[in-house]
Amino acid sequence: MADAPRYDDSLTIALLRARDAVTAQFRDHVGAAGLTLQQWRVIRALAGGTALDTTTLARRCVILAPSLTRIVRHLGDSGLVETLASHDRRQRVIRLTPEGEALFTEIWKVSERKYAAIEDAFGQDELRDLVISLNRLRACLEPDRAIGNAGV
Amino acid sequence: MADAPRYDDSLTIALLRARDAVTAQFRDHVGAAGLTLQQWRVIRALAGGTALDTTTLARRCVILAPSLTRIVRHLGDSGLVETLASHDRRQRVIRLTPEGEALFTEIWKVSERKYAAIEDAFGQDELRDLVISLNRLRACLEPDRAIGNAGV
DNA sequence: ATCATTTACTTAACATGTGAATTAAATCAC
DNA sequence: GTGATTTAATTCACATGTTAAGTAAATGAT
Repeated sequence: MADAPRYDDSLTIALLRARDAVTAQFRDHVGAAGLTLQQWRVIRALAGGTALDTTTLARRCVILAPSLTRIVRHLGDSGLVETLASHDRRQRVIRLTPEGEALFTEIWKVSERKYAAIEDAFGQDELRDLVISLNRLRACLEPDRAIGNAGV
Repeated sequence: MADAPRYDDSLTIALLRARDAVTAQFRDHVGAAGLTLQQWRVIRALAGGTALDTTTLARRCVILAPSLTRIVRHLGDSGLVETLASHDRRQRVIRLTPEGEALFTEIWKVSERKYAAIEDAFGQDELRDLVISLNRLRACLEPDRAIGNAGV
């Protein structure tokens, strides 16, 4: 059906579909552990004793501040994260509790295998090139933000 | 900065960031017209008199059925879409009203320019390759769904 | 030191994402 | 043809996305 009017934003649609396909690989086992994928991104960013303020955490996880406020509240209620004092008293510094670290380790084992499976299916080199290409796309469209500044 | 613990789902993050960067290019002018980007995807899929049932529309727009129900209700309340009868009385067939077509045309003019700007900034060939790569990624991860079946 | 400005975060309001349950209609088995 | 099953769409409940407004604390100018 090449006659259908091509989506001019096929880039948008391709990004959406690719993201759906990738996240689908992780949703089952993360969900089985009682977490959403967003909550998992936060846990993951804090793994290994990393303590981050809300703004940095939001940027690394690609989650907007209002969403992160709710997510951190949920994770705090579940005993997976805790808040530390900061000398800048406007900031909240978040880190994992021992329970959070334990849950991370458990989920991480499976995620590693899933990611390896993606590499196998798609090709390790091709995957690396794809990520580079995606980051370059972002750099082209956000000339203000330096590439390295997110540290991710 | 190879010392930071690499995000093993850097693919996920890269997809998220790239998508954010791309959608940011369109959000302003679509929002100025009173539409969300999801509503715009629906309008766009129906442009040119195309009438689609909900299931097909959901698949083309990459929107889940419950969300599409609400979106179509909103667009219907705004007089931008209308529902047609189908011989299969379970289905709802949706199409644009003249107002919807007019709004599409107006927004589309700007979107075309924005998309051309992305092509200029990133490179037309590279963009084509990126979309191909994204679609291949999806195909690798969703071996059940044939590539062509969505027609998009 | 005082006040305007900026920054970090939260809250509010509404739209969408997501999975499970529900309803209505078509299809299948017999 | 009747009942079980499948399919299309909706509703429900909760989580997140998104923008705008609000709050508290740090910063800057004087």
